[in-house]
Amino acid sequence: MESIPRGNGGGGDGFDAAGLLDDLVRVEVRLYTLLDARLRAAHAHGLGRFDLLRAVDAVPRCRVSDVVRRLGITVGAASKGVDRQVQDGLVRRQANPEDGRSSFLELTSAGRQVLDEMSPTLDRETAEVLRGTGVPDGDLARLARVLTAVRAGLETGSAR
Amino acid sequence: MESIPRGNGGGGDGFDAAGLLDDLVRVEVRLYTLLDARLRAAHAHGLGRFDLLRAVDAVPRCRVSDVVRRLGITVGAASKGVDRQVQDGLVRRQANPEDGRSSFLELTSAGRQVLDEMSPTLDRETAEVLRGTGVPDGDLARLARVLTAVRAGLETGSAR
DNA sequence: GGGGAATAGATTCCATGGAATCTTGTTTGG
DNA sequence: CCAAACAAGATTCCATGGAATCTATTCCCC
Repeated sequence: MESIPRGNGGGGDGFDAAGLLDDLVRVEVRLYTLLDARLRAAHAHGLGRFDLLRAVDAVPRCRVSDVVRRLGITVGAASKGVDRQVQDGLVRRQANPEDGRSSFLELTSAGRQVLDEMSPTLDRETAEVLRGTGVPDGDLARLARVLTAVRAGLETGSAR
Repeated sequence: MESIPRGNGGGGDGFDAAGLLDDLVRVEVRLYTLLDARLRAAHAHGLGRFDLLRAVDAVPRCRVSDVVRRLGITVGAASKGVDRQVQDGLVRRQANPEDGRSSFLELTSAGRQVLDEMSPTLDRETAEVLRGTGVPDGDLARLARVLTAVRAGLETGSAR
């Protein structure tokens, strides 16, 4: 496995931004693909469905725009994603009495059951895959802390 | 911005694997979307094109399967991605004299020019977005180091 | 309170990726 | 050498996401 040469266009500010982005994207792609496959093997749905179910569950009177904020996707994608879950009987649209343009989203009992079944699988499989990388737990914990901060920075900054 | 409650299904092994995955995916989605848009605004192509061009450039006698390994996508996706670049005149397929099933991929001069033009933009924009998160450079450098290790672990392990 | 701006989200069109299948070429065991 | 297994990648079909557009509702302000 050859090493990948990288430039540093930032002007010597101490880290290679594009290299970080590349590693981040590759790690995410591989992790996502792998865990999505394992989730599909164990249940009827993949990571995309899981994320949306979790978003709906996490926000009390959840609207489509809350899903957008949570997942960082566009309104159209969120709307269609909700549609699919409704088709599958996992989510229900409840009329919003205060605003006729939006609905409240809630899990059906089937949706809750799927979410509750998938959660431990995802926890277990993710931990196993990460352990399989050979990276020590301490480093992963550090990674997690910084990622949480970066996430917060990206979500509050709302950079365009 | 409310905090997101998380379980810990791993049995107390020191870090929340599913939470790490969630942060990783959200950060990647937001970064990718943002930088893809900025790249498209500055040039005619986005991050997907850039990644493929870079893969072709990085591997001497690059075949489709090398692209697959580099980017962590499937053969079909890589094949189609190469097709698109060929359509755009950025990549050329050169017959492989040693194996009639595959071709060698190389950048055209237009491809090289696009790659060379996009690289500094991506470096600069990525650095700017990351700086905008308010996370200190030292933490980002740590993040980068661990991510590189995780990437290596995922790529060598080749977990299914 | 009526009309125009803003908002929520649904819809359409297009780009991309995965899984499965198909084709072509290569390798290998007899 | 040949047939069967295998390998590389191209193709097809389907799922998903973004951008733009469209519709319905609410807000605002005169």
